[in-house]
Amino acid sequence: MKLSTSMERFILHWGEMGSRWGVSRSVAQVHALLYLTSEPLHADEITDTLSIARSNVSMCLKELQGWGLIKMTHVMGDRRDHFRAEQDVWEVMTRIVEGRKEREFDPLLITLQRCQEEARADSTTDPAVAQRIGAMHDFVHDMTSWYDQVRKLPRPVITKLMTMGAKVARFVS
Amino acid sequence: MKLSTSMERFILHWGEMGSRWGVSRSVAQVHALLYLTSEPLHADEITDTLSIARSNVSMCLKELQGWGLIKMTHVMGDRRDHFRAEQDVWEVMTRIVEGRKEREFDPLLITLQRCQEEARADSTTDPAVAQRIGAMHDFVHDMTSWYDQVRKLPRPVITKLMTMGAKVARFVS
DNA sequence: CTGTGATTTCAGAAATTACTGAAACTAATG
DNA sequence: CATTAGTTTCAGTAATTTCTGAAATCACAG
Repeated sequence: MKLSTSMERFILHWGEMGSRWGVSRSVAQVHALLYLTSEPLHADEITDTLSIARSNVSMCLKELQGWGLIKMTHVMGDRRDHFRAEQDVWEVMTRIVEGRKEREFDPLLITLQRCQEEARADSTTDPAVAQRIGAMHDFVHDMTSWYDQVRKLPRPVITKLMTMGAKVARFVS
Repeated sequence: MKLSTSMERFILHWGEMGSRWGVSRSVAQVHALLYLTSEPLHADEITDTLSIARSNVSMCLKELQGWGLIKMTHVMGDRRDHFRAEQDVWEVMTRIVEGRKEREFDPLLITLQRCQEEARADSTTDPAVAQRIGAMHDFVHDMTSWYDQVRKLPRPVITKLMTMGAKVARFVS
């Protein structure tokens, strides 16, 4: 497939973002390409378009499926697997955030919990240190439980809250 | 300085987090150490405690100052620079989020804007592609402007909104 | 069961990123 | 102004991560 300038720019920047967001450049590029393309693509088409190794494309597709960002489909009369990305931006972001939460914050919280218990039990640890570990734990805990509540709200409600922006403050007396 | 088990665990995990969050392991470790320690430390103490090169400690301290996470202080009768981390968890997180926003989202938004204009102007780009680039742009734009508004609210208001959790939904009819 | 096309695995290569240590620099002190 | 304690720079090295390509595996049609 031939990419237009803007598609190319989008894919390249998304690739850069990816490497800052815990997926490799090529995973993010494959995702960007599939996001921009509405028709399902098969692996060889991706290989040609992005000029990366066929095997790498396989790995990327697998990882993206793990993130729930793409799904496999089949085209009538074609034996090859085809892939199609979630097209809804909100859904895309939700899954990315959800994935990062599971991969980063859940383990962080477990470690912090453990540090906290350990610090309190251990008499050689300065209570002030235990207190600071506790403060960090509580913060992360509060953040994740806030997130867990809010993400379950119906999407229109969240959208509305967002468009209200700072105006939500008026409800806090 | 001798680290207790829980301090060590905290510092090591924070280091791992760092490498996923766009700073090197050692930057994050230095930050964790200073966060846990209330007294200002000088570079040699950090070098010994974390067993990393003196020069690397210098670089880490510089970067952390760039993030606004630590500041230099001086101890009476000691010529050496000492460093003290922000102890308030909320402040720590605010600065990290703020830094990442500037480093990642602001440039992303600029690229998306450019892609969008380019895609619309260019007749070879499928309008559906332009539409998807636009959708991504709008999403990121809405997100950042929501963030810009909310972060300016007084902290107690934000705290209150967070403890309300999903209950904010009741204000949306 | 066999042959063909598609996919996955994995060891090594390449690229990227982080770290070290020696040398250069800076500034306070006597 | 020479000495000394402290800091920074930077070129080279080490570690890590990512990518490639050949080989193995899989799965379906005939």
